Amino acid sequence: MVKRTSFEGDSCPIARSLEALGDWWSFLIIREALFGLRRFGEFQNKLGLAKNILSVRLRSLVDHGILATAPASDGSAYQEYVLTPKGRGTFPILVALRQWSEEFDDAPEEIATILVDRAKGRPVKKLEMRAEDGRLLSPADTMLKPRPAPRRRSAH
Amino acid sequence: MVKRTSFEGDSCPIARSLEALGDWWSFLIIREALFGLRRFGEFQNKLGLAKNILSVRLRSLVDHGILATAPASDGSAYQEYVLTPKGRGTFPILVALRQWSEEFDDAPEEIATILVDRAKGRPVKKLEMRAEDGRLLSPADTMLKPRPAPRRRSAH
DNA sequence: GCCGCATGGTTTTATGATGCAACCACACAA
DNA sequence: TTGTGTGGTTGCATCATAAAACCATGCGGC
Repeated sequence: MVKRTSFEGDSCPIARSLEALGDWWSFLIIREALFGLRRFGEFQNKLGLAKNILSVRLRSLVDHGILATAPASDGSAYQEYVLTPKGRGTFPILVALRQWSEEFDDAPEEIATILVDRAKGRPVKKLEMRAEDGRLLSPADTMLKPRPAPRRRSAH
Repeated sequence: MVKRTSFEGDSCPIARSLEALGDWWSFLIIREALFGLRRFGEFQNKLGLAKNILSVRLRSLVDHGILATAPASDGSAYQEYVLTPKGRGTFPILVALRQWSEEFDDAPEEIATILVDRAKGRPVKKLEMRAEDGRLLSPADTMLKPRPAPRRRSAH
């Protein structure tokens, strides 16, 4: 099978999320959806991708529970694509990607927008990794542990 | 040109980071690198991807300044691939992806590992978005602002 | 009631990327 | 010098991607 090596059965959560989010376009579609776009044509105009690709990506995102199709809303007989909670949950990922660019991009002057706190107009703080008790953690302060065996509720 | 739509000139920082990080394999290579893998063969064994693909991905990551080639280290005449600071800076992105899976995956019981605080062995806290003054922000509390005009240092 | 146009897709087709397998190059050991 | 392990590159079949053409539906004008 040459098929782009699906990670569906993979036990790594990173691989699993990448499997669901798919590719570049999916990220950008989600980005636009977070900004309020909902219609096929809106996505197409904003992103400038081919309609067939958009069609496939939207379907994939719907299949993965990231978007849902809503019947209408403005009376037209067409569908809208709205984010599910799972879809909205990707926000930190996009913020992390954005902040990484802002910090490390070779040509930061080409970055057009900054994410700010709506109330104050000031940039949001860098995402930080913290322990349960609030201690700031660096990568070296963390490790992977096997997931504890699932405590099955109906096993007596 | 069919060429997989490069986002190189794009002004969106999310597109820019995706351009650099490339694809699934790149993420997974970085994941392994964060765990200490450095040698071609190590990556190949762990990830099980074709050597030519690995070769291309490693080169791309080096080109983007995420990995650097180090001359040796264990005496062998070959290279090692080590993360640059820019590469280590991707850690929050991977954590965000991981946490998204942990929270929303349809089959969370298939996830094999959890990321824990090394000191306490407890799971790390969910990444939070905060304002400069520490207020917790939801997506709706944020907005995009055009980047302020770059104050060019040498313009008189 | 039919023309034209906008929206929302699907089909067609070419090219490019992917991945398996085979091959090459080098170091080192027997 | 032959063998073995590491670190790749090359060849080639196949799949996915994307541009463009095409189809279908709704709607306003007339």
